[in-house]
Order: sequence, then structure tokens, then C-alpha cells
Amino acid sequence: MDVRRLDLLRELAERGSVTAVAEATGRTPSAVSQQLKVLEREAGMPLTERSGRGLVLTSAGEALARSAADVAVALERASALWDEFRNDPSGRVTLLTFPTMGAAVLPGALTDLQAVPDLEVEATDLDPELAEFADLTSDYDIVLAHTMPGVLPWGGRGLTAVPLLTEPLDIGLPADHRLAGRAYVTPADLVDETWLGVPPGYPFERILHAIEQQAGRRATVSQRFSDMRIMEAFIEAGFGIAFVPRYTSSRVPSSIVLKPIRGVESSRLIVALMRPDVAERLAVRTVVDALVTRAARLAETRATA
Amino acid sequence: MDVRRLDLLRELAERGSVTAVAEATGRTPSAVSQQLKVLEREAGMPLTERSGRGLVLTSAGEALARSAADVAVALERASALWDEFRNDPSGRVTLLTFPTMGAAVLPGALTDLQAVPDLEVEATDLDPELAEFADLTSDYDIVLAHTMPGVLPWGGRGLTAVPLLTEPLDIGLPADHRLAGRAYVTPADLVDETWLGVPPGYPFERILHAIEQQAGRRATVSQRFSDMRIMEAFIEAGFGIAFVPRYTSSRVPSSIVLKPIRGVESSRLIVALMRPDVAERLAVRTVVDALVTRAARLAETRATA
DNA sequence: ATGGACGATGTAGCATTACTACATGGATGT
DNA sequence: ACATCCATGTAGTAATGCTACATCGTCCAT
Repeated sequence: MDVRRLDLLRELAERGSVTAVAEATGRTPSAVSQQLKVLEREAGMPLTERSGRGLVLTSAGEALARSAADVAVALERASALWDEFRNDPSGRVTLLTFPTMGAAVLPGALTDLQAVPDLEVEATDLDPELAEFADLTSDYDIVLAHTMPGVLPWGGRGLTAVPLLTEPLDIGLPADHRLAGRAYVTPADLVDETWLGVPPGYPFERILHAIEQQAGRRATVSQRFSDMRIMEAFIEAGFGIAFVPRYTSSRVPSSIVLKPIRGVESSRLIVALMRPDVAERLAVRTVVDALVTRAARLAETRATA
Repeated sequence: MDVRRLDLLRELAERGSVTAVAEATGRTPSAVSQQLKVLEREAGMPLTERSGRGLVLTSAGEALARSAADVAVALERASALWDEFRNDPSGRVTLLTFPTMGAAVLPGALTDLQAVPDLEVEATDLDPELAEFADLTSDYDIVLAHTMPGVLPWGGRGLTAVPLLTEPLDIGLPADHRLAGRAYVTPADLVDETWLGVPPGYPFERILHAIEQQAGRRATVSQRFSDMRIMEAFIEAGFGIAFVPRYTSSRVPSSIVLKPIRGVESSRLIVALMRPDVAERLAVRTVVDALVTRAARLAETRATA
């Protein structure tokens, strides 16, 4: 069983179409199709079957693709060990971040990484509303994702997740708000306020639901934004209150105050998501290490401030 | 880094010469040399260096070869998982045994394995005096080895060892011997007897040394044989006493009696030795399972008889 | 010391393999 | 029904890995 062919099957399992695999690997669909056919002959039973105009893996194909992933990990581990031996995390690492985290830790992390020669980091940001984080690990080495504790949107797929930060979500209030003097706020304090929410389906919403459940009545949401800058501007202008991540929010203007919430668990988990084989690369691990370090420092400085 | 090339490096690490690798993989030495050169270029540093007219791995080469072994294991595991999926342990398994074990369990094991279609077992025997067991795992899938407990002649090399049998070594006596009526014998009983020994360096010797140490004086060894049949014939003829493995000795003629030894630990461990990647093959594991089963049954029937 | 054997490696040519370009055919959806 | 999308088949080409043979350095026996 040839490894290159197995790898093609693995890609197919991930990307779901011959054309996508061909694009991702820089080949023509015909070439991919031919190689998969050879693999099927070697395997001795059908690995794919047509479904509409596309193609899906049979259960046999799925099984073999899983093994192929293990082989890919072993290969990458060998390669990473080798890089380590040469002490040379070389190559290009692509990274996808959501805006707040990108602004909060990326500049610092990339500064640290400039000390590493021959390591290029190519960072991009994507609005989280569009982000099916797990899928994007096919196209980026590292995907920064955020989620509520207990929710694992990357589950099942066997992705590697390195936790970077558990970030409390506070309530952002205008400086002249009636609750601005409090040390903390409770669901009962908050439920009758006018809320600035996030678009439906965003993870933050779960916490608002928790607050409603705790207080026993519904909250009213006036506006919905995903961008934190806009959110903060609206809070400052007195249009309502909202969740504000304690560490990664932009430098909070003095006109806004953050108050911790008591009574509901209110935090988000920020992780680096990677395909397990990619996670073995020394270059990738180096970048993740830098992110972990900077995230820790961020939490530390903000906590003491 | 190409897997086929890595595998070549792994073979080189095991066999120690380009020519040997070429023979083992069915290629010309030139082809092997060229591929290793390409690998070296990919790796970015020398993996081998000339030593006399031969070739040795650099420390870098050793390191990479170790990783290559891991990759080979992952690949074989994938292949084995696949065979398991198809429930079809196909292919040819080569096995090397030493005479007594071969006679005692191989016929039974191969009988059991006839139930498995498409599985061919090719067994060979080799006189143990010639056997550097560990080396032979390069040429045979399974090598049956025996050793004293605590001694691991296959150590260091990362070989997989599956224990088959812990076999007591008794003392074989002619039926009319003065000790023939005993339930057991002690070092003091034995040390003044005339001994039939094994060639120097054989594992059994260690036990004789232990007996000498226990009794406080040297034993005299008249003849030295490695073949058990000869040994038994000499015991029967009254030329001396000797260690006789309790289970794997040929059907003990009634003219010989076996007496357990008290006072020294007297047993040998019989294991199946395999290269770790080979050990992943379902076909190989199937054969080993059959050996384990038959070995257990052997111990059981002989113990009750 | 010297010739012969051995082991690794370089070169040229050949065989196999994997790829591209293009054509075909089935499924989808407007 | 037509245009579109996706997989796949075919023929030719490019790349790769191999053999055959020659060469060079090292070791050993005479």
C-alpha cells in the first residue's frame, strides 16, 4: 500500500471531493481519480461510491482513511523529530484567527517568532460568523477557535486542540451606568437591561440564555453585532450592555467599565485547532508555543491591571 | 521525505551494508546507493559515512532510521487494521525455530492454522548454536528464541518479544539411577554426578554454574551436545545426567526419568521475536497466537501427565 | 608490495509510473 | 432541456527509479 495514495484517500475523506483534493494537492482531478482507483485495486474492495454527481467514502474507505491519518502522523512525527535534531523549525506556517484574539496576541507572538530563523508565519483573519472552525483546518495549519466550555465544535474529527486561554466574559457598561459602581453583577441585575447581542447562533448567546433562565424571564436584545469595536462603541454611547471578553477586547476605553458576572459560568475557551499530522510539525508547534506563552502573559497582565 | 527511502535507511541501519540492503529488497546496490543519496540531500545533512570499504550511519542517520522504524510500524498497523477489516490474514509468514520447540509445538500450530485460508507459513529450523536470534529477525518474520529468565539477548534493539512458554529444566536420569526414586533433586545431589553438558556459551550452562556455586564445588562435564536426541540417548545409555526441558523434550522414553531441581531457579523462557513493524501484520499475529495457544496447551498436558 | 576481492558509487540508458490535456458521461438544478 | 458540475477514461508525456557496467578506494593474502 503506497503512502502517497493513502494520503490522497485521507485528503478525500477530509475534503469530500476529488476536485477539492486535486486543487489542494496541485494535481488534476484525473490524476487523483486514477490514483484512487489503483488504491482501490490494491485494497481489494471498493473504497468510494458515487453519490449524485459527487463521491462518498464507503465504510471501508473511512476505515482505511483513518489508518492513513495515523500514518501521516507518524510521518510528520519523524519529520518533526528530524527538524528537532537539526534544531531548525523551518518552513511556512499558515494561521487563521478571529479578530479579537488576532489583535490581542498575534503581534506579540509574531515578534517572539522573529527570533526563529527560516520560520515564516502567514496569518489571516476571518469573521467568526463565517467560520466553521473545524473545516478550516484543512486549509490552514493552525486555526484559532473560541467556544464555550463543554462545547467541542471540533469534536469527533480527531483534531488536535491546544488550549490557549480561558477568558472570562464580563459585562460591559457605560461609565455612568447605575451598576458601574458595583464590584460584580448578577443575572437579576442584568436581565431587565437593554442588551447588545451577537448574531443568532454565536456562542455568547448561550450565556445570555443562562442569565434568562437564572432570572426567570427573557431579556430584550436591541442590536446584534459580531464586531467587538462596534459593540464597544454602542456600549459607550449608552445603547445597552453586552458581554465583553475580559482579555482580548480592544483596550477598553475608560468610558466603558467591565464587571464580572456572578451566578452563571461566563467564560470562553480559546484553542488552537490543528489536524493531528500538522500538529506534529516542529514549525507548527513552535508557533503554537509562542501563542500559548503570549496568551498566558496577556491573561496575567490584564488580571493584575 | 519519501517513505520508501526512509525504509531503505531503516534497512541499512539493520543490515549494515548497501549490498545487504540491495539483496534483501531485490535491487542492485547502485539503486540503493542512489536513493540514499537523494534522502541525504532531502535531509540536508550527511546520514552515512564511509568506514573502510563499508558504510556506517552517522548519529543523524541513526536518529532518522529510528523515526523511519516508527513510520514502518504505523504503516504496518494500517495494513494490519485493513486486513482485520477484511478479516483476512493473508500472505506468507516465515518462521525460524530451534529444534525442540519446532518439534513440540509447530505441528500443532500449523494444523490449527490450516483453518485460515490464504495464510502460508514457511518454517525453518536452525541449530541454536549458530543462532544470533536478534539478527535473524531481519530475515524471518518470527524467530523463536529461548533464554534464561532475566537475560534478554534481543535487548536494546527494540524488538517485539511475545512470551510463549516458561519451561522448567529438569534433570534427566537413567531409569536405574540412584536418584530415580526421588521426588526432586538438589544441587548437592547433582554436583558429583557425571554431566552431559551443552557447548560452551549455551544458556543451560548458567544453571550448571548456579548448581556448582550452590554446592561449593565444580561439576565434571564429560560430553557436550546441543541436540536433545543425542543427549537423551546418552542419558539412557548411562553416560551421565543432563538438563532436559520438561515440555519440549521429545517424548521421554520410559527409560529416562525427569526430576525437578530444588534450590536453583531452573527454567528457560521461550519467546517469539519479531521486528516491531512485522509484529503488526495480522498474518504474523495470527501465527503467533496459534503458537501461544499450542504452547499453553503443551505446558498443560505435560503438567497433568 | 601487489594482485585480487569486496563494497560503494557514478553514468547512461531503459522501464515503470504518475501526471497533464482533453474528451466523455452521469447527475443536478434552473 | 440546456448549462453546469463532477468524476473518470484515454493517449501521450514527463519524471522517477531501476539495471548494467565501469570506476575507485580499502582490505587481505601471498
